[in-house]
Amino acid sequence: MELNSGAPTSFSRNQEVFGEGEPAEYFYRLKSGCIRTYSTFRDGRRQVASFYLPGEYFGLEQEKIHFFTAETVIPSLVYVIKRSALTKRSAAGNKITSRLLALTALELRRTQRHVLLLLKNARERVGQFLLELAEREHTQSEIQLPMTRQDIADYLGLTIETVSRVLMRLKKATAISLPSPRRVVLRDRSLF
Amino acid sequence: MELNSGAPTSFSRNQEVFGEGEPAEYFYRLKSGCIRTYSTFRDGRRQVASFYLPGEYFGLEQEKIHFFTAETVIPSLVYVIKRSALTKRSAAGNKITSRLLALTALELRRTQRHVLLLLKNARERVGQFLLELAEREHTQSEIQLPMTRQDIADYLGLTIETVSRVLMRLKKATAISLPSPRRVVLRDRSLF
DNA sequence: CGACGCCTTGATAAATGTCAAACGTCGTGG
DNA sequence: CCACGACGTTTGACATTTATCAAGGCGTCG
Repeated sequence: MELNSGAPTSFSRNQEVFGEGEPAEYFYRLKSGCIRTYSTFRDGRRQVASFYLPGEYFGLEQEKIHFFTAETVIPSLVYVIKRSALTKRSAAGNKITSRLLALTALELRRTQRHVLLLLKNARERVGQFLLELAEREHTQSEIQLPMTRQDIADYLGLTIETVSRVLMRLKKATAISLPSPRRVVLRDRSLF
Repeated sequence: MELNSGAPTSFSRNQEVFGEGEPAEYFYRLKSGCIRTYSTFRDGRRQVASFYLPGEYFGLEQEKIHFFTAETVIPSLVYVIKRSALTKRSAAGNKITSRLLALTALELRRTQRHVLLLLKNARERVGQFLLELAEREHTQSEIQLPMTRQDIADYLGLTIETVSRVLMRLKKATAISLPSPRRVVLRDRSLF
């Protein structure tokens, strides 16, 4: 069961879909493109909480306001779903609540994996990031990276230089090849 | 609405409540004591995912098996709630699903805050940990630490030595005082 | 009172961050 | 189709933070 209906909304690159602290009146489902959610600290550092790929839901809040900001990484099409349309007490209400519970539990599991990732060293973080992306893009070995090194760094809790160095080291070790900075071919996963 | 009913089960210190990979047939609610959930890496490192205090729910899984291990930190009383008793399709089913959704969303929000915490430096991690614990223990200024330095370190992604050093530095800066290693008095939160 | 577990402290090492500069890539316009 | 420019990425030298290893102290509970 998918919750979206109607026409998707179009967003250009780096455009805000919703902002931290704004009222959370909608849920969202990505049709195409890529989304990042993040939070910014007082000192300007940014933590990317998640990336979302086509087919995935984001902005699922039970609270009244958004905890993160959501932006497009590249031009994207987004289904916008009114929360109030889903909370009706009806025969369908139970089913929809169950669906929301399943989606929230999925988000929780992903966030738990993210916590585990942040404990590891730089090589493991980058390696697991690539593996996860490959799985979610449904590709065997070649990954398209929609996001910049800065986005990846802010997701993994590293600096852009460290991310770059790890990728270059993985390349030298023939674990991956980099036809271009935004394309990664996984060659030997045992070296991650 | 609370989901537990009947008598709580008693657990001694460092006793396992459920194990990673085991079938998730129950939900749990802590009556007294303290629980930690964690996962262990191949190399033996341990990541503590969460601590739970009296009144809080844990082990809420939608999947069939547990993702983490749960253990008591100190002797504890735990309400054990059969999942299958909650999933009945009934008039109450809708309410219970809504309650589970709210609890799962709360767990997600805590995990998201944990991710943000892991990006900060050692002082900020320890400081925020103390503040959060004070809030959850419903105390103004004096915190009881049920857990060891090792538990705290494994939760914050630090070593036991670093946690100890940060606490000593906070003490020297009069941000806190330590009547004993397991009791912390918050004296000046602006110094965190 | 003694012993064990837990915590603190110190010296040194390793990983990652910071700062700076050069290099590539890709899109744009001539 | 080629040249240019901007943005993004890579690379290097050095600084900082935290981990590691080792030893000593102190609390708590028999």
